[in-house]
Amino acid sequence: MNARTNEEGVPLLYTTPGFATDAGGSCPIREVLDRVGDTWSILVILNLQPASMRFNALKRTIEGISQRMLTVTLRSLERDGLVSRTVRPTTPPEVEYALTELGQSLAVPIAALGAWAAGNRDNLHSARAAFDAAA
Amino acid sequence: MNARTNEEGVPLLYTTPGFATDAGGSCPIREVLDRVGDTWSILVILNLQPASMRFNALKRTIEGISQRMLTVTLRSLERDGLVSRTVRPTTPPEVEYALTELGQSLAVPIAALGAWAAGNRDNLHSARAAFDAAA
DNA sequence: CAGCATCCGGAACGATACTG
DNA sequence: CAGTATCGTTCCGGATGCTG
Repeated sequence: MNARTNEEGVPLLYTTPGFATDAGGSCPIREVLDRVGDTWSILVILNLQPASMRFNALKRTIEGISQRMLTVTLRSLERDGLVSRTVRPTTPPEVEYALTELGQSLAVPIAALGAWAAGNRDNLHSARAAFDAAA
Repeated sequence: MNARTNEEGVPLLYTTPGFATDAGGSCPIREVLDRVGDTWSILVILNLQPASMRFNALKRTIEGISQRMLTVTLRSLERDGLVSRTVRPTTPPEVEYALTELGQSLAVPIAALGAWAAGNRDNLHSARAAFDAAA
């Protein structure tokens, strides 16, 4: 079971027993997923893809997100260079969030995933129904 | 992840009017992420993409995963029709896991995400270092 | 408007022990 | 080999209240 390569020589090796930490030497997939694989990051990225947005606009768009989680998610994305944060010192303050170039590049595969999701959710539903019926 | 599922595991639907949604108003992205966005699902899918695998082979490949989580993750993927489970009643028993066609189709965008991860983790690291240095 | 601080309930997850 | 069962902990994430 060692077919652990793909076309780009992407190392599919998972060499981190210290799963909880992202200290050096861990699986890149795992690393990125730990950062971006949470509930809200992908939705934020997708919503920022067409245009930059301010905090509350974002909050209104992503229904179900709490203020706290939006803040936390945006900080995390900003920290990783995926989102930029621009403050205009007006009163009241205006804070604009936008995807960086890195964020835009990530939005491409994310959007592909989104397209799959939109196109296959019926399949997921019926598969689940069948499985639950069998069980 | 974790997200508002009732006891039947049916995800409550959120609408994200910000980007492409269908008539139903539910967010397909959110739905798929709730199923596949957990820590291990994507790694399992990626590892099953080149070839089917048996339980312990999978466990050895995905370092850091506990037996429990591998079981739970595989059940979840099987339930959603992404992974098939084949038991050969030998002694000791052999259980082979493989991606279904649906799983293979999902593996495509997932692999794209993985490629991005592998190609950009240095960017993430340096961005994070810069952010932390500034803070 | 755009946050941050605090509390805290529950889900997620790891460790361990046991089974067919 | 391929699980199941149980326990204990961690920590995600919502709710609430306060700031500039």
